[in-house]
Amino acid sequence: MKKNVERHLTLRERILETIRDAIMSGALKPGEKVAEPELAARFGISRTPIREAFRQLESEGYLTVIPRKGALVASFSAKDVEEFYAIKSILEGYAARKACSRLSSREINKLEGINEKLREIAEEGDVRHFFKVHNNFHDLFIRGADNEKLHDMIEALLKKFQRLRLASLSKPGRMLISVEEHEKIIEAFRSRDAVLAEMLVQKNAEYGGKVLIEEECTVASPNHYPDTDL
Amino acid sequence: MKKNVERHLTLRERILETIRDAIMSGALKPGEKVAEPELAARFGISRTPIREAFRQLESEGYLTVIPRKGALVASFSAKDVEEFYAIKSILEGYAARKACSRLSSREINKLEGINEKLREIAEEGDVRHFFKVHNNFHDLFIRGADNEKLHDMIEALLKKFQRLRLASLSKPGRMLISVEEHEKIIEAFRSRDAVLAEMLVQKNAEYGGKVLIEEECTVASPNHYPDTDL
DNA sequence: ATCGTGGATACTGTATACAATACAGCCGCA
DNA sequence: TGCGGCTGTATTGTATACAGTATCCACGAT
Repeated sequence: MKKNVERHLTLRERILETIRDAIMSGALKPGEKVAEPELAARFGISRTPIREAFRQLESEGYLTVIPRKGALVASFSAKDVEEFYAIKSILEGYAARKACSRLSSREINKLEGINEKLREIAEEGDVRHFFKVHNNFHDLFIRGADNEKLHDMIEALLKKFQRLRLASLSKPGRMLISVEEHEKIIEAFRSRDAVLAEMLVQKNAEYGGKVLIEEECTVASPNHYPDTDL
Repeated sequence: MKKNVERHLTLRERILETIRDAIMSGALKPGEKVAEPELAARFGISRTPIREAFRQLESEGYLTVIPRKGALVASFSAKDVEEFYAIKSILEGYAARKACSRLSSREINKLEGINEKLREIAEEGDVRHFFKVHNNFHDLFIRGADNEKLHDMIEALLKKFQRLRLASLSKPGRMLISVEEHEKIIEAFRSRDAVLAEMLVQKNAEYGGKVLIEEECTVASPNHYPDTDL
């Protein structure tokens, strides 16, 4: 049945995912040129679906297209990183504030459960797994703000900077710190302290950014993680 | 020489603007179907550039594309409006807070000048002109936050909901109220009171939304469709 | 040797042709 | 009369062909 759904996926949609994943995973490196004929040949399809995917990737900020020259994988500067974390901080902070009064205690318990799991994973040291579950944690309370547009915006933003966030979490000790911070956030949710929750989430985001900006050079270099679908 | 630059605009880019304008101006109404062959015939070009523009418009949220069925002009629900103004409020508020310490007194004077002009236009009652200059006002202090990504996000958001904001400003008395609020915001900038500036800008945005939502629920739904076409 | 010019090449931009699918309308049947 | 299936048409999805332009390299002039 799932196959049926896949049958209805257009080539463009599949290629879009493929290229986006390649960019996020680092298989396509920032600044690198992406040529249509090459991709077309590689995937055994025509240029048409690829071109259409390019347009979408351009809008999403993954590609920089120069007319009559071609497409380059977008690369971030230190300022981009700074700006990204600033925005993430405000948006997630707001989501936390709103969610504070809306989350059911069952949902808060679920957050607690996720964080328990995160602690285990952190001790094992599996960054990629941690990252995945970590995203579930944030997703849960962001949905709690009951603002779909906000959720989509944050999701798109995070996706685009996925590699950066992974790098941030990879810093030694970062995972456990994250777990501790989550603990405090959950506590704030439980006591329905919206202002505190907002503040904690903001600090959490800012800290993630600060860690990265200090080691700006590592950020710029292509990552060395194997390709998997996160 | 300017001609040269224009010659380098691709068909896709021009069509993109054209369709986007048509949607924003209401020439293409929310929910309406947009057929590729029709547009191709109307503009005397092939479907290719149109399809590519569609992909971009889809990413930007102007179109809803259903595979193998076609493209519909996106329409907003009451919840969309609510969510939009909530996000606008946080982002602009943050921008104001940041801008507060960065704006030069010359820039603050410029804001004052723009607001003077707005007062004149408000008294004349030219809503569209007011809207244009009004945008300059906001643009100026948002740039003052020195966060380009934030600026781009706000700009994209505002553009998408342009018609709504125009409707909001068209409410009787709204323009003058806006001028008064700007006055207070300028005052906050002058005294470098970041918290106040943030609060005022947030209230300003929220008020703009409230005006619309009230109208929408009471007046503007003779057709009780969930989606309004404002 | 360096710079400029010219052409070859490869890529992007656009048009058109073809394939697959959705939809409407019609016909036949109960 | 109402329902179901079929067929024709229109529209979307994909491939291919063609045109225009940028890039690279070789060659010749200064």
